[in-house]
Amino acid sequence: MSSSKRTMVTSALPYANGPIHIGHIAGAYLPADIYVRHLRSKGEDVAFICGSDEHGAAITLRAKKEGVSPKEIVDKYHVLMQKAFIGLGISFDYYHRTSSPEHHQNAQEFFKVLNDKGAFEVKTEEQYFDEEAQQFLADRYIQGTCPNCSNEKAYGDQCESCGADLSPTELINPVSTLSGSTPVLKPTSLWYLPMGDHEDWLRDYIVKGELDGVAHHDPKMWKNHVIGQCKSWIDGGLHSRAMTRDLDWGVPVPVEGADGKVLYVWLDAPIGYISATKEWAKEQGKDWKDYWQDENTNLIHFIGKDNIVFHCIIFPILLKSHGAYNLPLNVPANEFMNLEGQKISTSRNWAVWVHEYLEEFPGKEDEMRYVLGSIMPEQKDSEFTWGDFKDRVNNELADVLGNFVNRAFVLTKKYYDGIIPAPGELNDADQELIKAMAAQPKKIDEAICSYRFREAQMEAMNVARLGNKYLTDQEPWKVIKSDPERVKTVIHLSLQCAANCAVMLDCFLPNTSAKIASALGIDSKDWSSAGKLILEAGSSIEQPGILFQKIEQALVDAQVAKLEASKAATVAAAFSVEAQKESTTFEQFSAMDIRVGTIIEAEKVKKTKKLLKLTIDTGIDKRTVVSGIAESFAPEDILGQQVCLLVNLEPRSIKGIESQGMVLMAEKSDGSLAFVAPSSGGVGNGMRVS
RNA sequence: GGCGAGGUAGCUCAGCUGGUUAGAGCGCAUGAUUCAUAAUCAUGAGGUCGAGAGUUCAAGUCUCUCUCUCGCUACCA
Repeated sequence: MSSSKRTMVTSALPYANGPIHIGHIAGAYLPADIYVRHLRSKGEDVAFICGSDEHGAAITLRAKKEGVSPKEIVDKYHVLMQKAFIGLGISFDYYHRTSSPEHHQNAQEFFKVLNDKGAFEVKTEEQYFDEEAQQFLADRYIQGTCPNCSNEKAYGDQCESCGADLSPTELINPVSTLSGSTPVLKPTSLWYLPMGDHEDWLRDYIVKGELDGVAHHDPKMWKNHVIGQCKSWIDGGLHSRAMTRDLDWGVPVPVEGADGKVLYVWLDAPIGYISATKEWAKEQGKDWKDYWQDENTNLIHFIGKDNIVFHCIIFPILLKSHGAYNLPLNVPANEFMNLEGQKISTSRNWAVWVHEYLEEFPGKEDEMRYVLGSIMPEQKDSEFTWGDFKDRVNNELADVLGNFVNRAFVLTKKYYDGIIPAPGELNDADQELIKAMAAQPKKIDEAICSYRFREAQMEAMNVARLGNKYLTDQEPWKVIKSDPERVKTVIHLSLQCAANCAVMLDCFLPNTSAKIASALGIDSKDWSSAGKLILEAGSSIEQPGILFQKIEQALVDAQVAKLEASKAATVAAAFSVEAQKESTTFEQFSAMDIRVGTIIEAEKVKKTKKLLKLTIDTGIDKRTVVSGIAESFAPEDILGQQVCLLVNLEPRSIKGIESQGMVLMAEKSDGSLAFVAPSSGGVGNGMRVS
């Protein structure tokens, strides 16, 4: 490992089609911010870079749907996201955006170098083109009939009914899901990155931490799930991936004859880190190359677990193919954070949005930082609840830290009129406190440098615990009556302890640390003072006031209610009643024979997620029906359930089982299913439904 | 389906290359205390370490089977 003191830190570029929520913060931004603030306070040279990721098909699709331009969408979210980061004190040196001209130019230059070096394979393929939407179609945007099982809703890459892997050209009667028109085949060129050629060195890089036979990093410093995921990919064989797309929104491919093509967002986005660094360096009068190309600079990517493959495999391939760049020293990816028992979801509006939090909890930025810092999903998925938020703020921040600082300041004011008293001779208890404080910086520093931020924050909070214990043990409010001289030492050291809280908590709670530091007249951003006696006797201090207000239970209830309400509203808004189908005739309807039946056996079809094999007593016979309801019902729960059944549907073989009929189900807005069955008793098997 | 990561006290989580009575914070109980935001300090009660089998003198820690959760699954960012 390098002993350099220069570090390049990036946080995942957030995709500009939605606001930032607390899961994003806990995953990729807060840990990076803590890390960076800590390095800065140690006086190290560090660049902290991020920006909005503004390209890709998802944004163009959304723009089309909302009838606005892609630019309007990304402009809106770029501003919203940037404000959210600033509000929570995420201290990027530069927050850029990939739609900027500087980035376009930089990404094109990068692509050209790779292209000139022969890093890509150019292939011409026939691809489906939607003439109405005037664009080539990704596999998922094509639906058609599966050649295997005749399912009419198979996608271009896979049939979800029979599980067959497909390519779009295999579909019968392909239809564009964008416009509903029939796409036509047109030849197009694609620049592929032949990732398979890179497997050998990548394996050494990931597993042994070696690059070109030389030690690059200690793989033990990488997280288990990161290495596991990468090994899984490499061992499974890396396949070529197209690095260009036929779209009109993105960075144009800078090669002649590539009109109408843009760079794949996952090629374009990580280069955004470099573009942003260039802009920052230009403003600062620095050389950006020092941060990306000097081999003594450490490159660290903070991301969520969904981005592992891109930062550990694809981007390193690009960087190494280019030749001039460093590869990541570590990619400390976090897992996911859940919210009140459910996955955070932008589309279901199940999230705590940072911009809303900042409005509703003004001045409580550190509270959220602390709570998220306590429950960051470092090793496994974690869980945020508002009740826990309240508990941690009230019982830890307010009671332990806030109250300790308040005790020390109030006592100083009461006994010494706000002047720091000079200490007398130190006894054993004093020495112990000093020793204990001196031991903390090393623990915190080691934890942060090993990406164990929860532990680091806990150790920093322990400084306040030391102070509480010291005060309680020394009882200055009693000693003042018998030995006033002794109290000077006790108060002096208590204030020293408060000063140390400010220094050691600075990277976690920057606002709070600044308040304490300013009241004491010190600089909380100087790590070299951590663990030492910082204050000088004789100087006067100000009262910082109450650092943390308690959170009321009513606020917790209100937030939970708000979540439920916004989710319900979103689900309701997302549910649109389908238009009525074309008229049918009575004869056609009469041709369908629908009967009441009872499920008498049910078992899961092996190797499937959705299918249950049901045996149904139809009154006519006992027959087998395969039904895709396993995600909504457990087999044992539906025995004896009455159902309506289309009995004269042509039998069809599903997963090798002949299904003789179809159970009628209603689909709810959340995708779960409900049986359609007689609502009153006395309806027996075999009775007709008409 | 395949692969990867998880399933440890009421809650949120630590437990490195297997080794004395499995840890922390919060919550809970009891006691002490009042300078302080009814705050603090001390002590204590809580765990068949997802289930089962195996290797070993010894397993939360290794192997196998099963089960639950999350992620990835190759032009859906």
